[in-house]
Amino acid sequence: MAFLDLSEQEIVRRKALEELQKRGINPYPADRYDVSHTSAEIKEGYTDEESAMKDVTVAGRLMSRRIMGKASFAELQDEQGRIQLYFNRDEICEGEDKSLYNDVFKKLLDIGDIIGIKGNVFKTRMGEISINVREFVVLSKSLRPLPIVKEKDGQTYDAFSDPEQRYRQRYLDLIVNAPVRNVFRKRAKLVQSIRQFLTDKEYLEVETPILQPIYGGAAARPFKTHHNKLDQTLYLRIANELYLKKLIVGGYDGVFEFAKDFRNEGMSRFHNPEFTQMELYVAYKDYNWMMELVEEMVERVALKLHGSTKVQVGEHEIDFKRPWKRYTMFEAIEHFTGIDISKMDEAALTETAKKLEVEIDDSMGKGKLIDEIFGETCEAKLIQPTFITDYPVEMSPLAKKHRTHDGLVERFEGIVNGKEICNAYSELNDPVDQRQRFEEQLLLAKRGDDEAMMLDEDFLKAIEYGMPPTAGLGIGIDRLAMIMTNSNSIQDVLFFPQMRPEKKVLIDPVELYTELGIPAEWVPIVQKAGFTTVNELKQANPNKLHQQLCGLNKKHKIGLQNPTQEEVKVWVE
RNA sequence: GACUCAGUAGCUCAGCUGGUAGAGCACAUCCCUUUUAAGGAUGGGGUCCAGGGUUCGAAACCCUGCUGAGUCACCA
Repeated sequence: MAFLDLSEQEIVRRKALEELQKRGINPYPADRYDVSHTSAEIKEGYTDEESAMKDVTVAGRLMSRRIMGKASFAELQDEQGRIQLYFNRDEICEGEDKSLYNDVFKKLLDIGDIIGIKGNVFKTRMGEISINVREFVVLSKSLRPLPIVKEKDGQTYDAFSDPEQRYRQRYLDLIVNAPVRNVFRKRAKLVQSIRQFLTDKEYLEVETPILQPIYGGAAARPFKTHHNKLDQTLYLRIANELYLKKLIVGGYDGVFEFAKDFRNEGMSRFHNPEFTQMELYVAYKDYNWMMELVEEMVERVALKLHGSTKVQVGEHEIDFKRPWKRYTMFEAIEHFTGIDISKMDEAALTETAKKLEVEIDDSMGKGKLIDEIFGETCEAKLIQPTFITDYPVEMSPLAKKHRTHDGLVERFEGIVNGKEICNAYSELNDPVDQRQRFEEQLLLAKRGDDEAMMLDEDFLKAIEYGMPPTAGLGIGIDRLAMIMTNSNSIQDVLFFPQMRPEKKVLIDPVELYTELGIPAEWVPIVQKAGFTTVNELKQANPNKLHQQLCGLNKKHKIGLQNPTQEEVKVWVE
């Protein structure tokens, strides 16, 4: 009866589960199950010598079966990969009773079940290293059928490819799509190698607040929440920059944090509402120094992940070998458009933007115009790793003014494959200038810029005590992971990317139906007929409903006594 | 937010000009003791995303909505 909303295959599996229990086999045993080898260790370690691997224990998920009467092959998948199993009826069942093979293995196990096996390793006639199973145990019965993906000669057939299901049910993606498991291993390795690189330099890994009373450190709209006890508005951080600088004020020479940041903005294949940045601040350094650090660090990541500085990304081969190309923003624009805008005033910039067909509006100041021209004409063309330096001051309220050029700041971005992967400054440590910059942001906010930065009095107080000259960096871990794993979308490097909730069908509780006089055993059938709420039921045509119910009763062989038309009529009214 | 494309069995997909649902894998029953996208025989399985409309008749055509993807916009 509860089976009504299950597919045929799910019903079969639930019946198998019951049958296992009837035979005294616990489908979800509590005991530990220690393995002696992983699939990979067996494949690597096996030699043809007789003595080798007589007795191995392996656990994993059953991924395929080829049953040939009294013998069968199956594939077991553990974290490392797959290993072929050989089940021989008479070896598994030594006596007269063959039910362990004929019933338990052949009928009650399914693809997707997690089992443990003991046996000895051998090589088949076809030359595949396999395990001859002597004993097997059920470790976890699977009640839903897995997508079936087949492969031959590197060709994949019937790949589980629907992006929506892959992201919503990432575990399925990980089970059946082996390359996906590798993407996330690479991501972990990427983080690990950056952490190692920075820790070797004796910088301190720190944690700073995610819930912040004032959001700052970037230009973005925040998520807003509320602390009940304090009765206070809090924001999920959009960056952790200001907190890390307070730690530099506090006397640490180098601090970094792998930070989940949150931005309440549109989603795209480059943007997820929550994403990871690594921010690093080092005292007594400047942005030139930081460029060299980034080069070295990212080059090392490429070497760690690929054993080469060259990484294939889409149609491009990207080479992270140091040193990277460097352009000032003006040079880059001149390089790609042939126009030198470095001496232009606002009017000339506006005209140039129009000539280059860059979309602009009247609210844009000089800095924004330059930024727009750069974004439209250069960014996408920068495929090989490139540093763009010296940004307009208006766009960078936390960066130190350029040591020689008026109107610019000491800032750089690293651009790879047409996208920014990092952003860094010689950090502004002049508290008077910083206050002024915040005040300019306030003016922007008043004009309606909802991403202008808030004035953070607490942060100003800190740097008024004196912050050493400091180089700061934010590097987008997700974007770097995309490049390093040749992924086209940020969703492919996040285990659980943000998705709209699936629409839930409203289902009324059984009591609401029984109150109408409907026997409890009929409620699932009424719901199966499409009337999942009593309100919907009240709209129903009683004669039609009666027919539907009798039909379902017969079709699913439920074996209830059909209600009369009169009875159904009463239910609906 | 705008536009384009898509949603059919557990999975991957067909389904023509509107005539009432198909394949492969998976599943079930049977055969098969070294197979490997195992094979052979037989069979079951569907809210054709949802709701409206047009029509004698809609999976298909039209409208609205939902979900996803892509492009653009916004945004680092």
